[in-house]
Amino acid sequence: MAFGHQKVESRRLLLREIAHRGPVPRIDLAEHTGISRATVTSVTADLLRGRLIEEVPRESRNDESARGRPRVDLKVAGDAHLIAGLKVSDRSISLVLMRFDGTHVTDHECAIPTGRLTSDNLATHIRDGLSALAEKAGHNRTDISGVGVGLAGVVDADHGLVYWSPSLDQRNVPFGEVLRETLGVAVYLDNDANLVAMAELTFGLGKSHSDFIVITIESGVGMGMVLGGQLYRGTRGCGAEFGHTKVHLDGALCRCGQRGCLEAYVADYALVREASSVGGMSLTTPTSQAVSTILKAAKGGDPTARTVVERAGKMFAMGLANLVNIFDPELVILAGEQMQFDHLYADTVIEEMRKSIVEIDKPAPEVIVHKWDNLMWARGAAAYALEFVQDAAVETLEDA
Amino acid sequence: MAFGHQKVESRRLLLREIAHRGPVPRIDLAEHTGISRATVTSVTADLLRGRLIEEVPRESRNDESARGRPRVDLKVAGDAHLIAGLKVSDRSISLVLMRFDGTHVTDHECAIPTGRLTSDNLATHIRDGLSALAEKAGHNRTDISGVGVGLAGVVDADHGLVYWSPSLDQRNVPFGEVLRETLGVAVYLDNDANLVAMAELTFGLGKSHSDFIVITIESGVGMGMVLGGQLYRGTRGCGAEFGHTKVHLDGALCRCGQRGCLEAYVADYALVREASSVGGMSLTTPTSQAVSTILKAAKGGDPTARTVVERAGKMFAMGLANLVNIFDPELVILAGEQMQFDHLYADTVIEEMRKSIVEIDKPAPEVIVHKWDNLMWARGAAAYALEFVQDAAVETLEDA
DNA sequence: CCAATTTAATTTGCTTTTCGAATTTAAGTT
DNA sequence: AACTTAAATTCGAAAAGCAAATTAAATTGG
Repeated sequence: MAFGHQKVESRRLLLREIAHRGPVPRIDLAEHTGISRATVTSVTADLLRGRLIEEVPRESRNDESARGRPRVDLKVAGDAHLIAGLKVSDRSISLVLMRFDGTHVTDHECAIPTGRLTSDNLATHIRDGLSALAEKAGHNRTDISGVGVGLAGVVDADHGLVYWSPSLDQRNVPFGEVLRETLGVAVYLDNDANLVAMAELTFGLGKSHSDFIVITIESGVGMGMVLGGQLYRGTRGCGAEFGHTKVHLDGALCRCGQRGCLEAYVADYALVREASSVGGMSLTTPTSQAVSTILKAAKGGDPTARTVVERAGKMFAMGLANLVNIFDPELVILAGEQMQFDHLYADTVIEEMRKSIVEIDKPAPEVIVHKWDNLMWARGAAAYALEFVQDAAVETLEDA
Repeated sequence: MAFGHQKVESRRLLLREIAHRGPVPRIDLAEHTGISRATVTSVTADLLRGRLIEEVPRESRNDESARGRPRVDLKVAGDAHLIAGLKVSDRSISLVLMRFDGTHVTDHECAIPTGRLTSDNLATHIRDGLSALAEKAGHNRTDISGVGVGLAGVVDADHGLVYWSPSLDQRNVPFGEVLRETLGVAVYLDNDANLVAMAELTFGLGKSHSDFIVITIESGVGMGMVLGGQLYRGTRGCGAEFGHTKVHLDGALCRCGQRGCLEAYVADYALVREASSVGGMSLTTPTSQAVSTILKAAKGGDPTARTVVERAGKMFAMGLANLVNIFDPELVILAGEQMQFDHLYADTVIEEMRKSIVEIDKPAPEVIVHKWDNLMWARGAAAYALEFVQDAAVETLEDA
């Protein structure tokens, strides 16, 4: 907690503020950070000299009088660094390349063998994907200042340690280190659920909120928490296991081996399992198609399908209510790509949740459904890496 | 976020550090805070001048060589301020008076009418209790620098607002203000569950841990969270409602009006209700006695009693596992006074919990049972007030 | 069109705060 | 008594930030 890095500290603070607020004039920076105008001028001068930020002409805004010396907006200099983000999934790796200001450069997707891989093998695939990504934009892999990597499973982000992942054939792999060596670039590893929260924080609703929960439903149920404007990770790097929260004593069997997990009621495989076991529905198609079949049947009035879907919704509402009771967030974001799960997001579910939280004479937290494209994960990973690259850039900025 | 309060900031930081670490030599302060030795000398000189801290002779310790100039320990000056803490319960108010260094001065208990009171009425009772407390120690009520007040119910501590409490006859009472006016002393209001966490943080295991959860089981089930060395409150001031976490869809009726709350399975009234409704046990005695009857019967092998107690334990384990899955704390503290609930704390319950959390190759969080005396609440309230008094003392410290 | 006005940004000079290095202090050791 | 060790203090210098004054760039009004 050393003092004595004050200069670096104020540079970091202002760079973050500029990154967070987009183009912003100096006077607003002074206002929001509490730093005096004089200091803002001198610190931003340093950042400008280091080409981390740049002045941009201000388009006239109607909400302020146009008298007086016009404000000059500052923004992060896009060309200062390249940042990559990628997400390893079942059978492919999706990657994005972005500039230092978070703008999109290009993206890429490459197939990998399904099933568990050795860490070296996966690292090689990632390296090749990254090279292809860089090449697409006319760059070299080593031009990249930082790479964020998202992995399903249980990951200790601070130590780059993968406790367990469906993508790796071993437990407790120091995959961060492995990647660092294979890629020759700074690597920041994280759990994929946290990445969605990170994407939301950096590019989404984090612009206006500082305490929220992000729930994702894909094949599993994931969660990320933002408390006080930053991602919360547990002490062992494996918090936020919302999907394995228990909603029923000795309940349905989950693929994690335990019983009664929320995931065992609302995930795709759970819906299919239920619907077919009860009979009445024959589901031999792949999971994702089977889910739509069930949802359609439920809407069409099929009683079996309805029971299954309704119960999933109720369980989901219950889990959500528990979260709200414990955290009291200002906002809950339901984020996802596959809106085949929109039965869970239905207003009735949200209403059910509201009825299950402790009632006080203050409005319940807002619930927002946010649909993302399939690059969301990779962008979140890049956003995660971006923070580190920002900090590193500020630290290596030499004095005048 | 203003800079420009650096002096106050470093004074505050060092005072906190001294309070937290007990008697500590300057060189350790420099080490732990990252502030240079020179600055530590000058800032602690200010604190000494303001009589907020004092030097104490150091008893020789074996773990370090005795060569060189001996270290001089610093500790918080007990006589600098008086702080009171109190907890309003069903039929009484319990109060403690402590010095600025957290040492005990005296305590007091006074009866109040049972049932809901008007805020003015309750405030008057608190005033009288506080006067009696001060008198016991040969002081005047107005000698007290700050009073922490704990209330059951839903409380927004930051605004001194009571959304709802079993002690008050109205909802949404700005009870902090009311007390402030009635007592003529700075008042800091909080939810009683948070106070236990506060007591633990200040006087208990918080000395060695910075991320933990405290669960209390009395008549209800309460919870406090310490994240990053400080109490976490939700955004509406009503987080941590662990007792009303849902553990069963459409389950047992809770006194909050909803169904399936954890409390509806593990609280005293829930045990009694179950045991008598199933029949086989006639329980006409008051709740607390009835509970011991049930527990004894369960131990004696009575099947009805056993079912009831076992289910309570399972539900509790499930709720606990959910907390751990979500937060991943380093420590879970089960704190309480009435060890009549020790069936919930039993090793088998904790074992059950361990089996229900996500398994990784890292030890599960420690679970510690911590028995407190009945002044725990009041001491927590005082600890809460103490932080404010410390800050105020630092802020009003004039320069040399 | 130019002076007055308005607002933003910068410069200047000063204060506050902190630190590093040297020094002093208080012990033990030889 | 001289030397060693380690903590605490002193002192001068440097860093960082701020307030006030100044400069800059626009609009408005006469």
